Amino acid sequence: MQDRHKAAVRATSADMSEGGADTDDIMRSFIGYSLKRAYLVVHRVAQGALQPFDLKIRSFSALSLIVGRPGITLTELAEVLQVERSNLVLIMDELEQRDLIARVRDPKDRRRYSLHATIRGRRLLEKASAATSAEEGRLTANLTDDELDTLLKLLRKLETGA
Amino acid sequence: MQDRHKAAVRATSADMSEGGADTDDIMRSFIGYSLKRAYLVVHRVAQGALQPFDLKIRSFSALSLIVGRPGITLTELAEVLQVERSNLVLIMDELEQRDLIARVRDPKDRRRYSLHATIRGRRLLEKASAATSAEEGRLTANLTDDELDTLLKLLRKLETGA
DNA sequence: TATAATAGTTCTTGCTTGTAACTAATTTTC
DNA sequence: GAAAATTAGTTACAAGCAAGAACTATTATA
Repeated sequence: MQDRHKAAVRATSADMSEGGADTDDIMRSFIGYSLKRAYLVVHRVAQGALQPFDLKIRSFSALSLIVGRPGITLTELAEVLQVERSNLVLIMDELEQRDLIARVRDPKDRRRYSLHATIRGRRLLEKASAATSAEEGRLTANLTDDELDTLLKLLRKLETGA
Repeated sequence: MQDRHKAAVRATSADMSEGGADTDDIMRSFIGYSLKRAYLVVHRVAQGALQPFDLKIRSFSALSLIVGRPGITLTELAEVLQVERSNLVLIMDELEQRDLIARVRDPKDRRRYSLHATIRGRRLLEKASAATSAEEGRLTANLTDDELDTLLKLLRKLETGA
């Protein structure tokens, strides 16, 4: 096994003369650090892309999943998105008020609502997705398609490693 | 240019019969989504690794940079870490109270403090770094060293693409 | 010398997140 | 079949974090 951190410390210490390495080189040995920074950049871009549609990333993801899996329940949605159910309620409220989704009571189990996107919801999602994809595309312009695929594959592998 | 999103929508729509694709496949075409999920996993792990040392990720990063660049000022630190100066003050307060760092007034410019880690600070950082590296190592056990290098390289490329 | 800019700080505000508790409906257990 | 436990959705609340305005002390600029 490599010892990335010790190597990074040595490199940083050797380069006290300023100018060579980045100021945050000592942190770059941690995957979490690079991951967070890349995430922040993409997050900002996605946020910007969704703003014209009055969608936050959270509500965009929710709407996407409802479109992709019509009839999903709030609890299932919360599981997939890895958020607390309680935190989804207000988001559903808003999406419903904007007539982007509908809560349909399940006759088989009257505790549940099955969630469905409206036509409006699907249309909005389509535009918002296109805009977000476009922005992400701009962001990843200096990556080849192969590199992008590799990145996604590795991220997934990392996520599953838990 | 690939159109990842449309491809993902088609795939999801075709697979309404449940069981094949993941429930969040429709979101996987967005880099931001996979990035966030991977980040959340690593974040949780790092948080857990640092808890025994009473360090949050934020204070750990700050301490690392102070160790790596002795004499750095609060404003510089804020720039590197990409946080507001005001939000760093309390963190510096705490690190100083715990005798992990010291604020040394700059005689050339008496508005500034130059930040230095104490011996205690360096010792604690060393242990905390080792623990975090170990946890990250466990998390990335199913990635080869090459894959890890590639991941870091691609993340950096992505981050810079902004 | 007056004005502007900078470093650090304080205070406030909003946002996000998690937790506990509640209602209604269903399932399990005896 | 009645009582107890569980589940879905919801509400209210509290903690933590991030962003911004405004203040003091100090330095740079005009």
